Amino acid sequence: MVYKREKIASPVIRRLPRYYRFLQELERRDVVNVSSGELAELMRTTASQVRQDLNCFGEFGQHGIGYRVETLRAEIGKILGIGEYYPAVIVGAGNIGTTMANQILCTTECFNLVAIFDNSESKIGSVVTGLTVRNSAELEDFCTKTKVTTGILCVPREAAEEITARLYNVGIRSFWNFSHYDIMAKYPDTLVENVHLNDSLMALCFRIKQNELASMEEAQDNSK
Amino acid sequence: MVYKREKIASPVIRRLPRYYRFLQELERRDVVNVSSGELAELMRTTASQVRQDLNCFGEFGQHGIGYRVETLRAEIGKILGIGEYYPAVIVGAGNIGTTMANQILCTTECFNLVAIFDNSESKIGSVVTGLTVRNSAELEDFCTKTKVTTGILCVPREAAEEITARLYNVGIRSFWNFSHYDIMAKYPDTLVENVHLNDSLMALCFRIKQNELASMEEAQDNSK
DNA sequence: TAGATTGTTAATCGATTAACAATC
DNA sequence: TAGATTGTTAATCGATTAACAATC
Repeated sequence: MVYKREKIASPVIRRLPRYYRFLQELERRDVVNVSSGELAELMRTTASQVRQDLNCFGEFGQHGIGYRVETLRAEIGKILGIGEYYPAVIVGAGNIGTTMANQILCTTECFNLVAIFDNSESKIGSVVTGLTVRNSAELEDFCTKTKVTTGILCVPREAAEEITARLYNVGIRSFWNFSHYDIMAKYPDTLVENVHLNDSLMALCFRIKQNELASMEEAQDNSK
Repeated sequence: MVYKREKIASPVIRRLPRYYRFLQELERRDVVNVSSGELAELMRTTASQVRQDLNCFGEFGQHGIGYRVETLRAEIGKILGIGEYYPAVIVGAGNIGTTMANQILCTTECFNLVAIFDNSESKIGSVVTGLTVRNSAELEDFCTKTKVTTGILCVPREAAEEITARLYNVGIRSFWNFSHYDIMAKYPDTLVENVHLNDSLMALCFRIKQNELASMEEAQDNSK
């Protein structure tokens, strides 16, 4: 089956993995059919949005019945590229690099981790999730010999600029980026997924603070 | 100074940490003033958006001149709650838990990590970023004795439900959640910041796949 | 057939961008 | 004052929600 392929809005893309997760869950519980309304309840959105989202890619439902869980899960899996196992390398074998190596190994069917690099003597040669950490100096060599699609940046910001340039130069055009280096600014023809853990913490902090301020105001209003 | 405090739209909240980062950078480079246009270029957005965002909280600029970097950074810092060091506990001393312990210790001025818990004998008693891993059984005891605002969930989904309930019961109302358990569904009066690493990877995978399909189509069109 | 639920168009809502008077 | 840039209102754009004919 060939899917419709207009440009997909970014909010839709972000919801796709969640649909997939909930459908997996339903499949595990042997649920056969699911309506847009039921899916919407799980996703905490509207039936309208569910139908709109799915219809970006095709017509998967049955009028009067809903969606077949098994089929829909499989279709969304295909759309997401699950099972493609794109070859990826991690650069930076510190805390984050090691954790993400594990993450990819254990919970992802999207990428295949083919190598981990580091430039520190103490890391090179050690084994992380079954892979021996390689010397960063071999980066270009390895990536040209092995076809690598994706670079996973687990290095500090200072190192990220150089590493990105080197990965770009051997043809890598997609990045999972944990550093604060802004890849897209310099390389607009790349696909970048940023994970800014610290920004996430700050956003939480902000909301806690706002909440405090709100309850203080309330207390003040009550005492008047 | 008391800030305006209407409800802040979520896209604005997500941009605040980025403003803060760029202003830090400018301050480090001894830049004194910055215009909304210059900030917009760094953020890769419009001058309009920058001014709209900042005016959610007050008037920080000087007509004809722009914004004083030092002042604006400090103000946004205050708005974000940087320096508040809200006391937080991590539950789950595995890969992710350990990494986040480090993250909070090294790069965040929002939270103060006061304890790490795990239920596995092999973890309890070991030292992570200077903290001895405690037995999860002590969770309630510790959190009632020490005032804890935030729970950081680094446990698998199966455990997340129970741990959330226990943290909620001792009064914790904000969560940094790495599990796939949907906290807000059951506890709508909480503040939750979800980090779904796997969803992020899937979104990247989707875009790689879309890109492939697009270039295949293009190749086909050209051969006609 | 009647009931249910889809696919899709239209209406609404919210966020971004543009415009411009105010002002340093 | 003239030039620059703000704060803020208005216009536009895009995403979400509602509505409903099509259909199993």
